[in-house]
Amino acid sequence: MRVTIKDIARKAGVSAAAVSKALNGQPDIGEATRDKILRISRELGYTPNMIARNLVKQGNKTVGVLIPDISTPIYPVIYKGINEKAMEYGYTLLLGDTKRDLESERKYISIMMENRVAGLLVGPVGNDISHIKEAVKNQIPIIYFGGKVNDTMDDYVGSDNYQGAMLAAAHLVELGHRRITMICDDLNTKTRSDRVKGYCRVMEENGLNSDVFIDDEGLKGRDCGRDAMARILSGRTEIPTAVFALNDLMAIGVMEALNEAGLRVPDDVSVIGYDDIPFASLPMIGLSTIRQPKFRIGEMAMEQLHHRICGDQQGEERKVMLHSELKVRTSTGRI
Amino acid sequence: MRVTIKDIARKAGVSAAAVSKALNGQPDIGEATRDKILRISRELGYTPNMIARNLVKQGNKTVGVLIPDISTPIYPVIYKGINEKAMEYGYTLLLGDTKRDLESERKYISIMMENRVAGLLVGPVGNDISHIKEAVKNQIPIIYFGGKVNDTMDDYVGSDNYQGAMLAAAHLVELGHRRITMICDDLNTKTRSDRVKGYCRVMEENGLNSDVFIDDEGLKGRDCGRDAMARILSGRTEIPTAVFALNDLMAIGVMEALNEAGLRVPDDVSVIGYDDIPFASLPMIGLSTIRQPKFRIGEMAMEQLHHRICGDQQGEERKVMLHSELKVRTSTGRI
DNA sequence: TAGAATTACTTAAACGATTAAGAAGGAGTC
DNA sequence: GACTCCTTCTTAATCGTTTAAGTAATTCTA
Repeated sequence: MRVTIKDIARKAGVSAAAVSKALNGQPDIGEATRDKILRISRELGYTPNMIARNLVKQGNKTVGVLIPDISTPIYPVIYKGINEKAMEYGYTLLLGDTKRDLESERKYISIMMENRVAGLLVGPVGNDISHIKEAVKNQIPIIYFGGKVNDTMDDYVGSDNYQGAMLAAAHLVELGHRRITMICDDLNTKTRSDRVKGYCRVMEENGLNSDVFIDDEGLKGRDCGRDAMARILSGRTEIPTAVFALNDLMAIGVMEALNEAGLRVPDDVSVIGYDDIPFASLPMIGLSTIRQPKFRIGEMAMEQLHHRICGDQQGEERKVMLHSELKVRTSTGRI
Repeated sequence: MRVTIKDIARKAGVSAAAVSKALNGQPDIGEATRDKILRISRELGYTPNMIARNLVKQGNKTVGVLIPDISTPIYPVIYKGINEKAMEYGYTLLLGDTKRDLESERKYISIMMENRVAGLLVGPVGNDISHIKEAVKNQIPIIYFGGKVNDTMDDYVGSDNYQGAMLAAAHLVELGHRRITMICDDLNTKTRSDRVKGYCRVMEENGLNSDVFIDDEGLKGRDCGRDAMARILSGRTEIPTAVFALNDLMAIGVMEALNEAGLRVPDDVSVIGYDDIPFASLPMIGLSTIRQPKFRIGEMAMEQLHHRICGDQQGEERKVMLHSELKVRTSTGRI
């Protein structure tokens, strides 16, 4: 079996309590005894049992992280931010990939509670978090993060989609564009509606007409972008000079449709996306886009959770929306 | 404070032992008492404390996972495979991102040991795993996985780079190519040398000359691929008709260099990569490549670890190399 | 109907730590 | 020399659970 403090105690001819004190550097232990205990513990290859310690200490330096899908461009980077701060504060992370499945999310929440995590970092699967609140019963703090955050969540860290979309729209306006179309799949999340609102705001401020094209054929990502752009090209007499796609994947689809129609980017039509997923930076794509502070979102979520766990800033909820930045590449140009 | 079995016992007028038995569905407890206990436990919102249970049961359904960098195209998918099987077998996952840093890896190993995980799934940072073996001292099973596996690792699951490279080379040969160059950064890992060996084997079998171009200027990924291709184009009188790049990022660099030189893919030169990272499938890139069974690697690693934890197949080490598959897209064509 | 067997519990020890309280011994104080 | 005060330990309780062993009451068996 694994070596325990009792084994050390026996070999050193002292009590287990003495060993515990020596190992934890407490004062009321003689120097000779301490050295002896430390030496023996090293000889025996002792590894403290956190489980047992946490049980008596009534605290667990573990936090649970729930992520909808770790195989996306966004979440791994957020996780790295969380990981970084967790390391710094001395937390260990329990990670669950909920596969965007509510049942999985439920299951993981209960696993985390059973494992007595000190707090929860949740990238929720959907907008409704009532089942989470119900299961956690305010026993431990929760910080929500990611794209599905909304105002029913007490504490959250996300990126400011309104501000980011304004950046994108303003960039196009500044390049001289007047007919700017925004392309969406649907408007069912706060993330999406915020992006649309940011776009509309800028259009309005500049005295331009908003033109939001919603393609709700049930298509997603690239397919949706391609379909939307194709419809616009075939169905209108006057096509936009710039397109703002809801996200990078859709932007790629838009570019494909434009290519297929013999139009050139950005000479004929400028295209901007949102998210800055890895391939956006490839020279042959060169997609201008909005970059969210993913790593920072993770860091801040973990920081905030740490504060909650320590009992700081009781009560006052904190909703953090981090600013995004504009990445200009080759897919946008002067008219 | 959180509700414990003692609280339930008090309210039900029975002993804590009775509660424990009722909750675990053990036989020697009366039906009426059981129902009462179950009802009260529900009323009080009891959540079992796994920590305490594991302490007495001397077993922990938690496994530690170490990953060099979760923000890559490969590891998140492997993690999802692990996650899937872990869920199935009832394990909870402790994940650490070691940031390809040996010191981090050390730190995480010791955290995992302190947390008494039942086993370890390690995607090692480097080829040398002596520090891991030393810290773990055979106290728990370890399965290694990912790109750095080698024969010093007792159990591992990886993908067969030799076989995958043969697939790539054979594809090019089949398309009629005779002058096929393989481009590498260096040969310092088993992964790389296996890929090169697979290529050489196919060339030899077909009576062709192997031509491995090593660009060891310290460049990585796309930059390295572009540099290598540029050197080949400027330094040789006879250029290859097909290029096999060590990985997709390098392949992208190769395609860029070809474009810059006014050569067309695949009409003038065919290009094939390795890894099938997400953007390889974009139509405007259409990179032919080798796809590793990433999800399956994760699943198998977790399966194998589960068997080890259960004490099956003692002794006999198991090294698993999964086959990869060829994805033909538009970057390769007949000569 | 006495003894055995069964049922339905309770008691108490254990898991591996921490820690409050107690105790032994030596040093310091007057 | 009697008192207190440190220093350096030990004892024992505790965290929340499980479980082997014990016990009382009931039922079965011959």
